[in-house]
Amino acid sequence: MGQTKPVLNQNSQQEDTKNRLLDAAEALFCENGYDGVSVRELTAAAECNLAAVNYHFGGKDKLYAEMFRRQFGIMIQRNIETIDRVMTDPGISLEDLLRAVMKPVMCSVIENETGGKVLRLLVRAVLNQQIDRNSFASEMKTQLFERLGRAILQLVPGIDPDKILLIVFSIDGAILHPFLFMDFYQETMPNLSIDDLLDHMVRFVAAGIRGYANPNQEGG
Amino acid sequence: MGQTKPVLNQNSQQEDTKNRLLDAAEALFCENGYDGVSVRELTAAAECNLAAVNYHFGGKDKLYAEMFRRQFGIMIQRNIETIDRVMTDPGISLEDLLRAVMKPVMCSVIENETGGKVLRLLVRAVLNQQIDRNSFASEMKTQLFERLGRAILQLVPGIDPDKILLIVFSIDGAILHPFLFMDFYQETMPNLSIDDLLDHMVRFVAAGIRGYANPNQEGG
DNA sequence: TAAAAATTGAAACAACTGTTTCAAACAACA
DNA sequence: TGTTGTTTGAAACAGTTGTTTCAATTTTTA
Repeated sequence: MGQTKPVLNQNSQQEDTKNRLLDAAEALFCENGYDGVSVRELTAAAECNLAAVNYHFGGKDKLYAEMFRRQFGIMIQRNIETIDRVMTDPGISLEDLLRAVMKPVMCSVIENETGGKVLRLLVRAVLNQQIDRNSFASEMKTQLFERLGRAILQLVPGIDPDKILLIVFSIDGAILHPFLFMDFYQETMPNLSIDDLLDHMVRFVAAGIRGYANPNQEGG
Repeated sequence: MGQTKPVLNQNSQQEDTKNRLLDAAEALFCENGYDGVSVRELTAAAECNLAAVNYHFGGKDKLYAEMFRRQFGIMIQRNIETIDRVMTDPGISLEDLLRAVMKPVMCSVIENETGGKVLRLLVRAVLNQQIDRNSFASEMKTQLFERLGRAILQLVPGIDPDKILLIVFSIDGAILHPFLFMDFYQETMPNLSIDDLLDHMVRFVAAGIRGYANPNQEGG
């Protein structure tokens, strides 16, 4: 308990290797996928020994999952905070809420942020059944969906609460599509700006929601 | 050229092994992914020799691609025919078109059809960058998108043609989300029927499109 | 400083990978 | 029926995989 002693030395040293491995995992897995990266590549990038992955994480798969837990937790938390913050403003519109939720996600992929890349990899991992159902990802996402659903019910009167989950899923779909296939978007629409895209997304989804609130607008 | 000779014997014999391999590929790859299936498992399931994959297809990756080409071609063709058929009816509505396009896709996943499973795997493969951009898949999809865009412009007057691609992408997103995450849908909404889901999708997307046609419905 | 614990390093392990080889079996054709 | 070309079979190849081992080192505790 000496006062001058830099007590963090031990922890920072061991945490350093773990974090270097997590950083390497983010960079390499996002680029080449789980099977496209070997433990040897990971440890080389992290400048540590081959055995470190098993020593610190207990295996390649555990490191993979830990990488998701770290990044996904941050992103969901940010999303929830965004909704809470926006909803304190009494004069807020549905469009404002949608844009606030959509913008950071779109920006993360346009600007090639780590969070965006990991989230994209997470979707791949879910589809590839590499991370199990009912895991942290599912729980976190459910929590976010509930929060978003409540906000929409609050902003748009006349929506059947029984349908709110479907609506939130559709919003998720509207976000996920450009998020996952941004390359394709930019390839087929080279002049598309991020604001143009957001304008479209907000407009399309808002109309979809509002159409739900006012049932008889046009006969199907 | 004897009249009674069954001349197809040779061809059917060799095509048989190829088809057995393609069938095994569909079953196994869809279940476990590309890296999750070894050539030995494939040839065991197809009841042929280990070398057959390389002999008939030129490698594991070529078999993988060939499997997609066979199924995806069929599905896109069906989709295009559906649009063409529906659009010959002069009294058709936007909702009818959307439902006609969406229904077979949703049914394919609900009823666990091979086509649906392969299409789902194709999305995974695209995200995993296992099949190259500008391949058959991209061309086919572009063709379908153009057809769908023209149909919508025809059915809904007042849409800016410059925005039609974005709208079609959003429709694709609305379809892809339940298509990819049907497990999650059914888990969180156990009572959801296929018709309820289709009703929602059609309603949500149609409202999104119509909102585009009538810009000033609510101040954003 | 001495003992104990945590971490690293280099090597080996055991299993599996996709592909190639080449002789044997098969088909079709003359 | 003999010849030719195609398809199969069993084995081997060359390489990579994730993980383990255990001694050497470093760090922490007493």
